[in-house]
Amino acid sequence: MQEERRLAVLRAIVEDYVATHEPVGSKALVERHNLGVSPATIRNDMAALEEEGYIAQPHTSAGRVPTDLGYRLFVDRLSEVKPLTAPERRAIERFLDDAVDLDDVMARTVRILAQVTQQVALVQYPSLTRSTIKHVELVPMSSTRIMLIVITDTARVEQRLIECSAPVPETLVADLRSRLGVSLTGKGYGEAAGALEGIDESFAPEERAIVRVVAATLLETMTERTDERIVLGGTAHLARYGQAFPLAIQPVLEALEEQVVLMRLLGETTGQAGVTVRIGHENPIEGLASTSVVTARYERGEHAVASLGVVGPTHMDYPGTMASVHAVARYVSRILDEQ
Amino acid sequence: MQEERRLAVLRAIVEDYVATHEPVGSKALVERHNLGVSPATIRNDMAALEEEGYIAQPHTSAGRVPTDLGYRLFVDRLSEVKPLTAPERRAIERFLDDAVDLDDVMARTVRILAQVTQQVALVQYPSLTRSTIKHVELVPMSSTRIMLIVITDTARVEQRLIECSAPVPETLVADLRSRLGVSLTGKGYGEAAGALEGIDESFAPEERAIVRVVAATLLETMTERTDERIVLGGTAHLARYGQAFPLAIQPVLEALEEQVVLMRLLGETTGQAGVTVRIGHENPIEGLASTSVVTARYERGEHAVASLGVVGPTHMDYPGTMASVHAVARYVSRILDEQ
DNA sequence: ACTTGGCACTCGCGGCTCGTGAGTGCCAAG
DNA sequence: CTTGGCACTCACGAGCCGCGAGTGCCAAGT
Repeated sequence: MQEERRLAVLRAIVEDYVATHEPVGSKALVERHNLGVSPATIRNDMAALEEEGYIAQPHTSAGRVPTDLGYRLFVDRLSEVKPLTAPERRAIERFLDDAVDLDDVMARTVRILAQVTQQVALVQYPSLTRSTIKHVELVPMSSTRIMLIVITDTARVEQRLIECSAPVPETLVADLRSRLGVSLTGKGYGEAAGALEGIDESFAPEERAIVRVVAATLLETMTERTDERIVLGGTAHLARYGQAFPLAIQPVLEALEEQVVLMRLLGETTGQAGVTVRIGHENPIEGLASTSVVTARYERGEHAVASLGVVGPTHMDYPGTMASVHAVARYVSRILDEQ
Repeated sequence: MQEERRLAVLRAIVEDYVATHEPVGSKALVERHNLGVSPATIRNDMAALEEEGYIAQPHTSAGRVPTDLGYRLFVDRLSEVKPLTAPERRAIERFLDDAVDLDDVMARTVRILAQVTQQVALVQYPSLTRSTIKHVELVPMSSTRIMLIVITDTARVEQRLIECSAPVPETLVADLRSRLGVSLTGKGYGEAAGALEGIDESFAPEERAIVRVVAATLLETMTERTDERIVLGGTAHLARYGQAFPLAIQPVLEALEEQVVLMRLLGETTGQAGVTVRIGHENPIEGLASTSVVTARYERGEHAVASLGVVGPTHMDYPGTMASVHAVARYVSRILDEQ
């Protein structure tokens, strides 16, 4: 009984604090929520909750504020799903449906996500390593430069300029282009490595160096830096919490400028279908210790291809944010399926 | 004489204010700069400068602060070029030289520019309308979808997904591809429109609809939204001025999220070779009224292709910033020439 | 015609005190 | 286990004040 009420108290504290951004006291609590007991009782519960580490008081004789642990419990056990309103759903749907290509889908996604959640939004491009190759193209830019272009089933287009030490004959480019097309089209990343294995041996010795460079670039394209494409938006929302709050925006902005950091934020989304929430210190990046990250995977067909999410202050509206992130991820999946 | 000294006083005020970010008084001025006159004299000059609108005092009995007009005069007539240090030049050069493709050049440019100037950096992709077409590629994605890819001499790669109402036969795609290749390769934007004129007439009647869609998409690709590609970086520097300063960062961040706004900022760079500075209210975007924008064009060969620049508080180090922006623009031009 | 020292005046800022009130912890009674 | 009562704590804001940087003006000097 008393255990149950304690959780209700915690929930009430989180809700009130998220709404007002001010420490909440026992009296205000009984007034706003009909808990059916007196402030004194609540005080006892609060003392217990504080003992357990779920809430804390900024200073003696102030109300209580949820700790990271408190938010965690709230998210895990206390929050109820807060479905989006119909107009919100429609707005998301319409906005995303107008996208003309993948870049546009990503740009629009980050925009709508930031707008709906009123927070900083992150959207990761579909991972190349989880896509299959649709087309490979080689275009000579000059006698010693070749542009390599890879198109995937997720409509992603990767380009890479290759610098060769010696002039490359047109015929070799054409030859290589068709060879690559045949052996790579329809292959996933894992298979690509195998398909390229030893491809240089079927060329004349003097051509092999070039072939090898192209093959290496191709593989490289599909791994390192390309998976790092993440779009960012809504940073202005950070400033809304203005000064005052323990959320110093400078370190956050700095962290968000590092692709590597963004990768870690989105990359560690757990495999499970739902929405992942990392609260305050739970997330691995220093400088984001007073922020929470809410992420979800999106898919093409049945394969998870990448993640998206938002970054906000720990005192965010978790149910609402989680619902929004989830919804947007689902719509993006749908858009990708259509293409 | 006195006119000359007045300008010296204005210069001193600007320099001191930029350095300390605090209103500067007559006494401090004579101490730091050897003007050879007494504070009282300086006060007279200051009164005159204030009368003319070059400086202002935040409140009675405070030092003076330069106005936008004051900065303007400083930039136009008083500032001396402050060349970059050798290590700075080397750092820029090395960092940019490592770029592997156009995306990388742009990303690295924005990064180094933000780092060197300690401000928000903007870099515009080479304008398509000022580039020439190197290659056109059509790739069937499904029976009714075609991916259109355009590669320019500036190594820019544009993609566009085309949705057709009816299935498109492979042969038509191949045919169209080669036709487009022949008629567009080497053409600039202005010529492209002419070259595509009436291209549909040489196809079978039932194919013309598709051909027309592709041609239209191609032209569209080279105009509207594609010119809008602008990379942004260093927003964390905004937070450095922290609260306190008249620079409220929220409106600035908001403005910087709008591609259209960024376009206007960079787009109105004057045609002249040097560096353009727009100070405070001079720049057309509300919300950026207390910021200055320093931009420069960069080139490929002899043609200006796009602009880059930085956004910072009006009390920035103009000589240093202008030198950095100029230098980076020149290095980018050089990199593009090499490709 | 400028420059300069003197001088009175202004006024933002930081430090100080102090009252208020929200909020707590504890306790004894229900 | 709950509840009303009660004493206690402390952050916060208002009000006050003295300091000092900085100004404008003026009369004397060059």
